Amino acid sequence: MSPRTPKGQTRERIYRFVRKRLLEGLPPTVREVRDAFCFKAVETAREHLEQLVKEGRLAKRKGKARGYSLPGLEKIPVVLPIPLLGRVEAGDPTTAVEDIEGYVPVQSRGAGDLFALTVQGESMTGAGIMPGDIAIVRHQPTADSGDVVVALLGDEATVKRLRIKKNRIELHPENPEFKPIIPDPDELIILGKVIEIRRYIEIPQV
Amino acid sequence: MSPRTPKGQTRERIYRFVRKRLLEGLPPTVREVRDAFCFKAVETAREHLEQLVKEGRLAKRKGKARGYSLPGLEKIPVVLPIPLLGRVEAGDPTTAVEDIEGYVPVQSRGAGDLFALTVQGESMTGAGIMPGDIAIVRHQPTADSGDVVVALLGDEATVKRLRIKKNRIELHPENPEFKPIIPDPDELIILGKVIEIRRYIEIPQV
DNA sequence: TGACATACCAGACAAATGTCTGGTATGATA
DNA sequence: TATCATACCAGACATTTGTCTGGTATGTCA
Repeated sequence: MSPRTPKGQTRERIYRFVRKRLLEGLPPTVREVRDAFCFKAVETAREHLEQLVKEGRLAKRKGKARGYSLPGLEKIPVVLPIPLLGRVEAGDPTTAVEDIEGYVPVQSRGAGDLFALTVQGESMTGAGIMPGDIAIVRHQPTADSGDVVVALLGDEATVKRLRIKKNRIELHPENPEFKPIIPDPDELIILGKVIEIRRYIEIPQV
Repeated sequence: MSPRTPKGQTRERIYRFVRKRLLEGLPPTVREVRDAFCFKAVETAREHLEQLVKEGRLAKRKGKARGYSLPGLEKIPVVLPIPLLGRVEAGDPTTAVEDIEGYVPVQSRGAGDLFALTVQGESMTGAGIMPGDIAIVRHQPTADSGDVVVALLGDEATVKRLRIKKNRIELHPENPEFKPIIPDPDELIILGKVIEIRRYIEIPQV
């Protein structure tokens, strides 16, 4: 028999082990816990796990393989990685697979294709959208007046506020130094609506 | 036998199902896939899964329960839910468990305690931080001059830019209508550094 | 001291799950 | 038309995994 450890100490380490595995997306089996802690008996691991469930620190699906989970985590919506596009070209932006610069985790709202792009220029600083910010965009061909949209003007993607007037469509910057753009309706392509803005102030690693 | 679906169509849906489950943290079993798609035979589900593995769209651990996974998911950093605090009180903000309004998924940077709070007021609009924005904060007792910090002034938490001068510390708003605050050093508590700003434009998160 | 809880172990059983073998029906293609 | 691949099914079998029963040793506490 292995030397006994102080009271709740091993349990704490087991909790952290399980939690780590769960966040990595691979719930451990009882036997994997046994091995990770060099127990000789499966039951030893299971007792610890059941105790953690009793304490409310873990949840479980009885009888199911890899059935332990984090309680309360189910309240958190699904997080999906969406592509951060480097260059947005004409046509369907989601097809420009070549130019994926990375992935941004976004809470899925069940709503359509999402993509992300880095804001360039200072034309929207009045709306709190600064150069370098990451815009989360839902891909859609139209939008309502007042929405902040990503539009394609010629070869360039730009972030502006959409204003639909009686006989024309306007793209409004929010910065007194810039003037509204009144594009030829035939040339205007709306790529999508900006639904979220992010600014990473301290560079994330990777 | 169920009516046959066009060529790769069901497979595509299965891929998305498995992907969703994996991102939720609970890899599905072969039988769960069978049930989700109303197949009569386990083997039907398994054939699709194995095909997806052959195509390189899924990875698997042979013979293991819930053994399918996303290849290349290692590249995506772990996403941790961090608490969105409604009210920040004196002392350790992370201990104010009562006031958790929700959770925000954030890419783990391995670095310390994170929490989130909703920005109030217009004092930082010049830095692109608008009222209603969500600030992701790393809990730390000090910060460098120039950092945007969350500081506790009396009972209220405020977001400002920190300026460390020769003989005093200043909290600078970034809005010409507000004046810098020069707090009594003994009364100033820095709760942490703002490392990310988010603005949910369309749907408020849960 | 005795009663009790904790930490651990051994081995068996049962349920969940992965894998296999052999089949049918349908569409595409040479 | 014959051939082949695909999509599906039925049932059995093997492995993984959860669960149980009963046990030993050590510490705590009345």
